[in-house]
Order: sequence, then structure tokens, then C-alpha cells
Amino acid sequence: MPELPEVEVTRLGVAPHLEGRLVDSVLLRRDGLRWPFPPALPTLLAGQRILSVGRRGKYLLIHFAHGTLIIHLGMSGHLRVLPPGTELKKHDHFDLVVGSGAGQQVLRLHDPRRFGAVLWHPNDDGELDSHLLLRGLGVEPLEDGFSGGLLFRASRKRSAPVKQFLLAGDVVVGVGNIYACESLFRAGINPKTAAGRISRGRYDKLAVAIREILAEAIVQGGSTLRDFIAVNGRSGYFQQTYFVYDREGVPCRNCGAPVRRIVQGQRSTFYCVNCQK
DNA sequence: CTGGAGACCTGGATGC
DNA sequence: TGCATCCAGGTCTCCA
Repeated sequence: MPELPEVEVTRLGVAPHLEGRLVDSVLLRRDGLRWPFPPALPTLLAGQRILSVGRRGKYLLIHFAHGTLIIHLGMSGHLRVLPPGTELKKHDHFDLVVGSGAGQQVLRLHDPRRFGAVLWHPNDDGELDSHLLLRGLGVEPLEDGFSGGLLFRASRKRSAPVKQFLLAGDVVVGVGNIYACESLFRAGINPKTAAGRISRGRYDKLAVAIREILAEAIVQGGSTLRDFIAVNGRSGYFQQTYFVYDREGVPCRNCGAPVRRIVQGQRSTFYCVNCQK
């Protein structure tokens, strides 16, 4: 579920409930997800104040004075802010309880497939950017530094299809399977084209498309933010109007030709043979 | 360095 | 109804 917009909407949703508050306790309901939970987490965080909630790519970063809690939602994870005592559901793996008394709230991580992660980076372990999982990440697509020029330069000598080039995350972060498909459609680029054979001008168009599509998705998600504190929290995310993703055989919204599905790197790619050359 | 395949998991949809 | 198969929003690890 979570690509960059979903993670950013999650960040916007949970931050007001976390920032400035003291951690009461941490509950680990299993040993870990993709990697083991740091067993010392409850001790490390109890009584500590949350300074801010940030994001790097698809990683959520909960900053404390002495380190950062790194949370990844994997394929199926989501976070909710709930009243204490909320009934536990299957696959609720991790709680961060903040505040005390009537103001207490629980940040709860739910992740059926368990591809997510909860990790701890102590400040005395060096810069957060040098953390093993963060060090190889590309630029943020919504920040300065992301441009068609960057995509163009980074793609020279890359023979992989442009779809895979975007998904790899070492040049630009946060573009997952859905938004890679949608961005390439908006830019009119065939996902199979070798990244290194795409012109500067077409990358300019692609960079704009990526920016616009991610920003639009975040705006749409913003309208559902209160779901993050709903007890029976519905999806919390949003229904994006896709142009090609998950629309195999359906007429292209632009030209009417049936949308095609192919497999690249063991992932589905959806595109329009007419509109994407 | 680059690129491709396998790995990690559960659950929902589909087909016989 | 039951069971098998396929598919899913990520990304690390290993190998050629």
C-alpha cells in the first residue's frame, strides 16, 4: 500500500499527536518484522520526548534527543493513532504509547505481511543519513535537487528499462510501482525504454510528471487525515484516479486503446502502447 | 558498477 | 464448500 504519498499522509496524520509528547511505554508483540525489533526499545524510549516526525523516502523518522526511531510500512503496513485500550486486531505488532491520563494515545503499527520494519538509530552512531538503510537513497522528488537534468545525468550508461530505473530508488526515492506507472503514462514514455536512451527533454517532462502526481496524491490523502484517529479507522488512505495502474484491458482514458499489462522485474507494469512511445 | 532473480509473509480474488 | 493458484502498494541479498 504505501508509496511516498501514503507515507507522507501518514506522517502528516500522526505528527500532531506525537510531536512534543512524552513516551509512556512501548509494546513489542513479536520479535520483529522484516528485521528483529531492537529488544531495548521499551527501555530506550520510555520517558523520552518526541521532538519531531520526519520522512526520508518511504521511511518515517521519529526523532528524539538521543536518536531516531525508523519505521517502514513495507507492502501492507499502516499506522493509526488510537485511544488506549482499543481492541487489538490480528497483525497489530507494535505500540508506542504517548502522554498520560486522559490525554494518552497509542500509535499502533499493523502489518499483515510483515515486510515492514522498526529500527533504532542512536545519535552516537553517526549521522542518520549514514544508516545502512538510508545511505543509498536517492533525492527526494518533492524537494530541490530533483529535476529532469538529474534523471538524465544519472541514467547515462544505464541499460535497465526506465520503469526499473525509477523503482530502484538510488536516484530518486519514493516512486513505487503505482506512481512509476502513472508518471510514465503522464510523460508519454514507454516503460520498457532503456533509461540511458531517453533524452534530456523527455526526462524534464518525466520529472514534472512525478512531482505533480505525488503532490496530487498527497493533497487527496490530506482530506482523509482524520481517519488516522478514528477508532474503526477505515483505509485512512485514498482512492487515486489511476490512468493505467490496475487497468489491464480497460480503455486508455486518453486514446481508448486497451491498457496493457506486462511484467518487469517480477512486478506488473501497466501502460498504453499508443500514448507511451 | 549494473542488472536480474529469489527471498521474506499473509490474505483476498479467482477458478475448478 | 474446499482447495489450488495467482497476485498484491517494498527492498534487501546474492549471484552472474
